[in-house]
Amino acid sequence: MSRATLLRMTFVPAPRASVSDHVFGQLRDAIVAGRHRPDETLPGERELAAAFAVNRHAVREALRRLQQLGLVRVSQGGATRVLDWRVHAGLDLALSLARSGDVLPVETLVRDMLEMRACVGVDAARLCAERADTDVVAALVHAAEEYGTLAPDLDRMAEANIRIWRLVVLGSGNTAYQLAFNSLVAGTFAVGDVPPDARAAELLDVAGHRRLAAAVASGQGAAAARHARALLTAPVTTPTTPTPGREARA
Amino acid sequence: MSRATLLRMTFVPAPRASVSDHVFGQLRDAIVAGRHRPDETLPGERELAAAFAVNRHAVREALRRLQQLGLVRVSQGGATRVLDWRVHAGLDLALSLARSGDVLPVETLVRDMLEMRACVGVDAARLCAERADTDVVAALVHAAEEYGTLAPDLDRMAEANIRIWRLVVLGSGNTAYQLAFNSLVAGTFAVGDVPPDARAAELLDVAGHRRLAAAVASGQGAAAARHARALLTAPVTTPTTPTPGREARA
DNA sequence: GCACCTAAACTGGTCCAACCAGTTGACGGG
DNA sequence: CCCGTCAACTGGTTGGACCAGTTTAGGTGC
Repeated sequence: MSRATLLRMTFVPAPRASVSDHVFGQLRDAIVAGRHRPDETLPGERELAAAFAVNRHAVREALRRLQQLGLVRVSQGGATRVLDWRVHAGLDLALSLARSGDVLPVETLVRDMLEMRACVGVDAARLCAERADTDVVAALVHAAEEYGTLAPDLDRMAEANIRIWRLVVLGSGNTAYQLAFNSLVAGTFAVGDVPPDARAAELLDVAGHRRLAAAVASGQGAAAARHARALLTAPVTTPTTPTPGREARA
Repeated sequence: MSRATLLRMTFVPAPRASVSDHVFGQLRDAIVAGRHRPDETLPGERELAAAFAVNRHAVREALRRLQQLGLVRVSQGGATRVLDWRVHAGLDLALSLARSGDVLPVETLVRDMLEMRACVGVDAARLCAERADTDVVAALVHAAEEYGTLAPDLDRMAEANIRIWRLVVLGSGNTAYQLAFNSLVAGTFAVGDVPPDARAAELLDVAGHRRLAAAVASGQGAAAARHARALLTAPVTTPTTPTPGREARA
């Protein structure tokens, strides 16, 4: 473990958020928390700039990002309106929410993401077995073998685990799965390494991962799905005890 | 049908994309299409501004959106680097891709999104049956009843269908499912109303939707999942013949 | 009195020009 | 050869001006 990593366990990197990041975060939290109701008109850009004591351009950049996230709808000439994020926001909002902390209860959010990971992972495993490239299959088998060598080191196993599943979703040939997987990985990552104890059983099941890889390699979709389910549903059924909620990362 | 709607079947609304929208779209397509490789440094903001013949602020707004989407990583002082969207982009990119048209093969993208819809929808139905609020259940039952009255009008049925599934994911209590559902709906919407023929069987199966609602209402998770699967997997197994690809919408 | 049309007062969109704040790399002294 | 220094990048921020739509209040005609 590097000296920097060691230190990071004690200290927290200084949050160097840019001005527009700050505005973005404030507005996002205000909207998600419901302090701005859907269909409500947001204050004008000039007014917001004055309120945040920043230049109007910074506000505009923040608003663009909110628009990209599906939290607001801006229209030239008319006012900027707040959208109902439960209807218009995409999965990327989950990442943003996880970063921001306690706007939404973190433990529920983690449970939801793990649930979705299980759901998508199982189907991705099935598809991967059915239509994966030989290169991807080879890489997966190799990754599963290497996975065992990391044996008791949970941190490194977690990383290797992500590599394995990334190969699975890649092999599934489903771009939507791949993108959703990215959202989920980034989300659980941002929330602070998930409950390690709840996932320990899953991570330490080296044989289970090998079985999954073998099933994919032999093209047995149903078996692959079964092994994937065995690995992924454990942390969901086991009630999670979330970590204190570490600070967000870059 | 309104006169405007009638006309829209012949003509296409003039694309009034803002300057930064234009820059955003160009850069996004260039990155997704691979014209800018991952880890490559993007030209400087001033240079891009000159190339697009726009102001630097417009470029900055576009870059912010790209960053939000996970396509680039910008760092003060250093250059803006292109990220591997297959690793760093979230599900929201699917929407953006669908809008932009033929950067990625549209038919594959639609298939992927339908596949994911099936996967998530089935599990959401199960969870909805297990832990849905009584209000949501009532609304779902009502929506399923109303659904039948729209009988042969596929357009209105498609809308009502979205309402039904929105209630299901809402009732599942899983925020991630809800957000992913939004991404998928917006994505398939943007690509131009999906293949109507492939979904016709699903949409016209009024009894199937009623069965789903009934299973949810009686709290039978397994049955709800089964009925959901029956509804959702049909369009996936049936090869899709995508529509010519209508223009993107606002 | 009511419907309509115009115009001023909003809104966001774009541009210019300057300067601040980090990063990078080349250059020169140790 | 290594290392500190500084100049030349990079993105970040600011101010102000003006353009381009939308909204609304007010006036005009019926």
